[in-house]
Amino acid sequence: MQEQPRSIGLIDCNNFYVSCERVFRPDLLTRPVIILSNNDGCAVSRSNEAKAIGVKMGVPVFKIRDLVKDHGIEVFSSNYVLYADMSNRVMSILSEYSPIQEIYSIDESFLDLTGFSDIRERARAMYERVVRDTGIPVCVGIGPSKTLAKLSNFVAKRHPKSNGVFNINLLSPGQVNSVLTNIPTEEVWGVGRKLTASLSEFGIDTVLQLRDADIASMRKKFGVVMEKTIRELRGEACIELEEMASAKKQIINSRSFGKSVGTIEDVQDALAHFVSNAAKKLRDQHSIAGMMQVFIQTDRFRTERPQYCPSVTIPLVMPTANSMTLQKWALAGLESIFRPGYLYKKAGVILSEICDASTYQGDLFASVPEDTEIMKVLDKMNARYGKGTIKLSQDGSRQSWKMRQEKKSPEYTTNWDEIPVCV
DNA sequence: TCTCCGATTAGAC
DNA sequence: CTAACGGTCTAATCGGAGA
Repeated sequence: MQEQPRSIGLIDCNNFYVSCERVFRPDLLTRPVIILSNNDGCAVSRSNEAKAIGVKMGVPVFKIRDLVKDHGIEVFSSNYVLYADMSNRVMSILSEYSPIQEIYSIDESFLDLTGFSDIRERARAMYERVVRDTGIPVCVGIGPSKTLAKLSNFVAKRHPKSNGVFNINLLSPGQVNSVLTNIPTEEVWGVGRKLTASLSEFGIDTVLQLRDADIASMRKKFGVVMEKTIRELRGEACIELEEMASAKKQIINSRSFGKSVGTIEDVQDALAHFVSNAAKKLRDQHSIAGMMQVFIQTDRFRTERPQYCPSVTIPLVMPTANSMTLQKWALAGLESIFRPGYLYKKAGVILSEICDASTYQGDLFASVPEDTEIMKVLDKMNARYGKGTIKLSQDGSRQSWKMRQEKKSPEYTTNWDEIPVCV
C-alpha cells in the first residue's frame, strides 16, 4: 500500500478587509477600494481594481492622493470589529472541513486534510461554501507542507484556470518543477526583502533553484530557518500545525496619535488607556507580567523637529495583571522619561516576563494582597455592558491623542445602532 | 572562554 | 483647510558584561 502524502490546506481570504466592506456595500464590487491602517495612515488592503491602478501595498495614503481622486478610489478606515466578526464566521465554517485547524491570522487558516479520500471535492466545497454563507471570497492551496500549501495558494490566487483551488500534490514531478521555476523566491513563506536580495547574489531567484540548493551550505550561510524552508519546499513537513493558540510571551499596546501632543497630561491619558488594554489582554489569557516597558516617541518623519524617543523598563516585584497596579507603575515610568518641549507622536507599553497566573506562588509576605476581584468585576461589567463602561480615572478622558478614523464603515454585524436602515 | 542578557533585525500579516 | 508614513508578535542573531 502506498503511503499518502501529507495534505495541508491553506485557505486565504481574498483582499480580506476590502471583501468585508463589500459584503455590505455590493455597489463596491467592481470599484477600486482600499482600506487604511490605523490612524488612516497606509493602504493595507486593496481590491484588484486598486492594485491594477497601481496602489502599492503599505503606501501612505497622502502619497496617492491624486490617484485616489483621479480614479475615484473608495477609501475606508479599518473597521476591526467588523473584520474580526467576519473572520470568526469564515473560520467557523472552515472548521467543519477538518478536525485539525490552525487559525493562522485574521484571514488565513491551515487545515490538515491528510487521510480524506475526497480532498478535491472537499476543497471545492469549502471554497464555494464560504463565499455563499459569508460573502467573503477565498482561495484554497494544498500541499505536503505548510510552505508548499502557501505556495499552492499563491498559484490558486494567480491562475484563473485554477478557479481558486490548487493542489500541488496532484502534479507530476515534472509539472511541479515547471510551476516552481516560474515563481520568484520572494513569494516563499519566510523569504522577505532582505533574503530575496541575498539569495539573488548566490544566483537563486526562483523557487525551484531554492528547493534544489545544497542544504548544508545554505544552512551555514542563512541559518536554521532557511534549512527548514528548503526541506518544506521538498515536501518534508517540518512545521506542524498549531491548533491551540499559545499564550503570548509579550503583549504590546501602542498607537500613533492623531496629532502630536506636548503636555504630560495628554501622554498620561493615552498611556493609561494602553495599559488598560494590555492588562485586559493579559487577564484574558490568564497570565501575569513580571516586566513592563513604557516608551514615548516624537514624530520620526518630521526630521526638522527635535527627536526624543526614550523608554524605561520597570521590573514588577510582584508580577501582576492588575490594571491599577500596572497603571501606577507606568505613569511613574512616564514621569521619569518625559521631557517638556517635545511634540510626542506615539506612546506605548510592553508587558513581558509573562507567566501563568495560577502557577505563580505569590508573595506570602505582601502586606496588602492584590485585589484581583475588582479586575474580575471590571472585566465582567465591560463584557456585559460594552467596552469602556468602567475604566480607571486616568484612562482616555482627554481624547486629544485619539487616532484619526474618518472613514470607518458601520459595525454592521455587531452593533444594533449602526445597522443602516434599508430603503 | 562561556553564558547570559538586552537590543537589534527580519519576517509575517 | 491642515497635515499627512500602522501595530503586534516571534525567533534568530549580535555584542557586551560578568562569571
